[in-house]
Amino acid sequence: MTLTMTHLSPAAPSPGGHLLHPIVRKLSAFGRLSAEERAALAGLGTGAQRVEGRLDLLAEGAAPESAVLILEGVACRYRHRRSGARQITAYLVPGDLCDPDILHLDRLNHSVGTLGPCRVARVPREALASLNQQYPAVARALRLAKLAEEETTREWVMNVGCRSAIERVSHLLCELHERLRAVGWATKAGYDLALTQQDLADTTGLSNVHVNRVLRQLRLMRLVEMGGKRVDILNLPALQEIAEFQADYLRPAAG
Amino acid sequence: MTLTMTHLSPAAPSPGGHLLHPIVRKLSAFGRLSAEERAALAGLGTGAQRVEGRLDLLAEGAAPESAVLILEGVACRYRHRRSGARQITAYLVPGDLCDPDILHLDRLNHSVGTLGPCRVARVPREALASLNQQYPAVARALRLAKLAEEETTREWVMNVGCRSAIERVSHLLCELHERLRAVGWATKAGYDLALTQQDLADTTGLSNVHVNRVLRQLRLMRLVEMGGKRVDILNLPALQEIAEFQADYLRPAAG
DNA sequence: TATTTTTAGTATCATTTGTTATTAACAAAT
DNA sequence: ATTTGTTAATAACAAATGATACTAAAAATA
Repeated sequence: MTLTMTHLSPAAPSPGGHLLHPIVRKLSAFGRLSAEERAALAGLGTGAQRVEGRLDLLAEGAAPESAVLILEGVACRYRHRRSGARQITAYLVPGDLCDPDILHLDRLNHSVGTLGPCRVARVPREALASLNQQYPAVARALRLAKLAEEETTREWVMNVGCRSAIERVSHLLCELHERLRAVGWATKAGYDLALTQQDLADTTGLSNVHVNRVLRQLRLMRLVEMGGKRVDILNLPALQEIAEFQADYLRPAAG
Repeated sequence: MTLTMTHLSPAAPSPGGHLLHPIVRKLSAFGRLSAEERAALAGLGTGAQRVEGRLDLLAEGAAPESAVLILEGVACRYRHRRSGARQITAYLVPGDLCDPDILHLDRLNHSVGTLGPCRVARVPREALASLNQQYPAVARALRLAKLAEEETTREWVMNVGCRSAIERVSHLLCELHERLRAVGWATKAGYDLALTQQDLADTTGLSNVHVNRVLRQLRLMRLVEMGGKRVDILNLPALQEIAEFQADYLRPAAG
């Protein structure tokens, strides 16, 4: 238990970061929320449970019964090819709600699983519906969050479609840094994350061996060090420069 | 003018296909619509205009003023890297509405442009809003269409992330075939589409030269022939087999 | 602590894919 | 009809990445 806690706690999150529910923190970035709205959102986190790493939260083929709210830790969407190859299509960080919309479906065609240990809450369809009805500001923020998610998927198409290996890996590490920082789970210096090189490979469309080569290069360039369950960012500007990382897509500006 | 018409008319679309507005046809696949609802949807197409090929409908950086409904022809979303490389992140076929949601934004971070000549209608924010309010069945169908679009983007991440060159190109051609067929713009035998090899390359994350190699191979295998502005599907089952193409993601099953 | 299992690191070699250049075919424009 | 630009086809070569195999290091488990 203590061990698990250690894994989950970032080295030094921004002060007060964990007092605020991550979804409140995330959605506040998309528009001011009243105290009542914040309370209602925070209520989604009641009944949260700890889940160990490498476990499925939603399984391909099943009919989703509830959305999943990530409170701590990182999960991902993924699918397997017949060959067994896995492709990760998204990461879910604290504050992310997965999947409000897919609740309309009979059958998921991808799975969602934890990477490291997580704390997650199941959010029933009805809770979401009433939240959307009662609090237009929350509904609006959720819509913008959704837009950000879509932009992110498109950014991933860019990433695997037209960036080199080192650019892809750098871009991914920048994105995770930015997203975790937004909810208090990363500092300027880096973040705790149980990502294996195989995970990175399955995300970036590279082989595990080549990811290893890229990481060695990033280490030698003194940009990033990934060891154990930790990502240390040594030179963020340079890393972002390599990746051509522009954080706009993570925070769509509302009109 | 006659020439343009020729380019736009498919060889032999399914009978009556063009009498129905493509968006009605498309959304009907997601749920039964009343005559009134169909009429309201068809109304979105009034004021449609012809647009030539290789023209932007929405430009990166601009604030979108209206959504765009594609009635004929094919358009795409794309972005450029600093290097000039272009990545296409989605295709838009007749019946596709682009982008209802992005209307909330100040600033697009991708462009939308036509590939060949198109017929498109601008759909003002208000028209969409009232449609959604008045006709819940339409709103539901639009939601499902949106889900299909999201699944499609994820499928593209799979495509560029973990498929070989020939698999990627095959998958793309299968997807276009399926989507165009759903709205009457492709037959079993193929479809008219002004796609250059460079377009294919920008979509699949390959070089134009390699796309040419792949197309030659597909031609020699007697699976596909792409010439001029035409895609001829010679052996659909074999093509789908190569691509591991499963059309489910294009039509999410509602619960 | 000992012992499996997983993950990381590295080397070697094979393969795929990209780059550049050149020509031919085609389409558009004058 | 000529010219100009675009697209397609191909070759020759270079570079990036993948596959396999093996060892070392960590982590998880007993």
